[in-house]
Amino acid sequence: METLSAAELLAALGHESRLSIFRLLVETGEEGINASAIGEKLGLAPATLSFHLAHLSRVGLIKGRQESRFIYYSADYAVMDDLLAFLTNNCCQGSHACLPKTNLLKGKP
Amino acid sequence: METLSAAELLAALGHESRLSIFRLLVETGEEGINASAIGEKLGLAPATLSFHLAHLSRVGLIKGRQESRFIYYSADYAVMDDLLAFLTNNCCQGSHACLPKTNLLKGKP
DNA sequence: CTCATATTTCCATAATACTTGAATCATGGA
DNA sequence: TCCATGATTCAAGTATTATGGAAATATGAG
Repeated sequence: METLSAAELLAALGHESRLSIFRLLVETGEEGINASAIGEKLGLAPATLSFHLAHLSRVGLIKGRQESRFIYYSADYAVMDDLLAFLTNNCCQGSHACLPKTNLLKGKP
Repeated sequence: METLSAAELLAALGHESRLSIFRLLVETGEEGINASAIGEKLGLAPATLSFHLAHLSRVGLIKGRQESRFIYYSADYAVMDDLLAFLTNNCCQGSHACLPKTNLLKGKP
């Protein structure tokens, strides 16, 4: 991932509502959750919600699956993978431990 | 770290110039690099640079150390630690592997 | 002290992002 | 078909953020 899109991803998650949306989708899992349900849970007006969902979709962090009249949104982890890899590889200095405590194991098992 | 400040951190890094500044400081290491040198490397006007340095300082991602007439800025990894931990713990679903490929080792060695 | 340099602050402007009511589109049920 | 519902788009207002010239502050050199 190049720096350019990394900043875009970070900006996409750098908003209270969008971060909440993404976390909710992560909690919800594969099946997803439809737009108005998200709006109810997070207290967002339909138009506002659509705006943020479009933003998150545009950068690839979430995806929507239409089913009947509903659109079920779910998190797309591939992009988050890339973002975490980018942050780990480019925003931490060599030996410095920027990794979460539960994943500090190094060396061959 | 609570969600609120996580969004603030992500927003702080979610700008091309600030992300470039932070990466430069990570590359530079402990000794740091003074403001005007950053400005030269990244092509930022003094006032603009100060604006972004203040933003990054405010959220705790960088710190400045005055020495003579210069202020040497360096990355403060503690906050990035927290951010990565937050993203790993809250923005990835249970068993799903959102962790960078080089740190997937699990279980006792 | 005076000057030069490093950095920030002030200020005005420009640009971008956010919000939301109303209108529109889409889908399925009666 | 007609209607109700889910969701998006449009348009317009508000708010926030970004930019950079000019002035101010700070520090050290001569």
